[in-house]
Amino acid sequence: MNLGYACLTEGVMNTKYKTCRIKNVNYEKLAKLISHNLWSLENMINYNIENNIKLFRITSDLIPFGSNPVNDMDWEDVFRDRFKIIGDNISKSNMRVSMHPGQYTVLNSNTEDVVERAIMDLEYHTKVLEALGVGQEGKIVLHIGGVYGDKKAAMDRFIKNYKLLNENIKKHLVIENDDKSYSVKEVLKISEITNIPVIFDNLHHKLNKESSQENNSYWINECRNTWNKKDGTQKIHYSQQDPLKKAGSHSKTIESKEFLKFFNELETNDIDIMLEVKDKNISAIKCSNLITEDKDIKKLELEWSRYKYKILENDHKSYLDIRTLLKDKTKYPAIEFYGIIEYALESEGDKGSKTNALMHVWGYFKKQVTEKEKVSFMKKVYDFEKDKININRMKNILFKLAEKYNEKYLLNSYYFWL
DNA sequence: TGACGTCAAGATCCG
DNA sequence: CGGATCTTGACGTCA
Repeated sequence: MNLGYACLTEGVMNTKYKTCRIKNVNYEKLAKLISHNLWSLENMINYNIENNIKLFRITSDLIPFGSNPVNDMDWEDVFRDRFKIIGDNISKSNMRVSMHPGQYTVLNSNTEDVVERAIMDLEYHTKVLEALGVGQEGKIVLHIGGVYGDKKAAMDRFIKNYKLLNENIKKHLVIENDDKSYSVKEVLKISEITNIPVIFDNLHHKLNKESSQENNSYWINECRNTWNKKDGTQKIHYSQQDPLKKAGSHSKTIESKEFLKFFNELETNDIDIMLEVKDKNISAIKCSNLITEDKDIKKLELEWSRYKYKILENDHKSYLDIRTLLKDKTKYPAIEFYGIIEYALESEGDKGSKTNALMHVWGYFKKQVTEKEKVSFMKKVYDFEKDKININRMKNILFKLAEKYNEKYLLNSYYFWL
């Protein structure tokens, strides 16, 4: 069983993706952007390896306009060596990677042109996986598409168009239930005819379950039967509703209790879980630590090193509670630990505790900074206390210092990102 | 024709 | 000038 996250990272150095406007596309620009993006991907993969994350979705934005004719570069040739280095790291570490074309890739469209572009888009995603040397267990996750006032015909059109696809695409393709049009029951019906493996998405199911009374486990088991050995371990998507946003919006972070309830109701551990959540890798590490068999408190201490200044900023009592909690090195109080973290992240610290955290972080530099930096920072603290500049500006200043003086401990801190 | 969702580019405004 | 805060863009469907 593996847990993973999608596309982007929070708080990991040198992992930003770049793109450009379609009107600005030219060969040289694309070469620069792709080179940069491959560097970011390489850094993400290395981060995953260091943090024992074995499931990962690669962004469709890796190659700007990857399936648009304006990009006529043979990028898989030009960057063959770069792909190979990344792909080798993926294979060596036993990482499973996937891709997921968005809602605008519609294979069952009633417009021929749109179908053609959808096929080009699937070809693009397949090329990326092939360039990395990813096998059949590396999946491309696709939704069924539109309804066009006649669902039966639309489903038939999906099946018909699927059959037109090349074998190398079909090898990677899997289908997923969505929150509006196609329920897991309907996706399974398509799978019955096409033998495409089905991804169960819990939040989509919650919002679009027809009148199904069966629980998640029932549908996960149904989907399980669509996965053949060569497709790898059954994969599902897990996300939680953001309580403040509209139905279907992914939550900021995965809430521990709700996740554990879902996890404990699973009838098998032989399953890969892709988390869809705003805080990305941060929740992936959290959830891994919540369910790991290897209950070593060092894992929580490492997490504490990343969270501590953010918790100090938000709620001093939580900060003290966690220090107490982690004193007994024979225990592994992950549930309590993340419970306090989640509580504290919901709190908003007052000016005093924000300043307190700022000064704690500043403590890393005060012996090595120049006199000029010192005077400048103290003036900024004064401005902050007088409400002349905001907290994010202060954090930016500290982050730049962390980069300049290469303070690894701070560079890994969630303080700058949460 | 605008809303939907997502992210970064690009534009604009401010001190 | 740097930094913060909008607005736009790229995609297709649906009301």
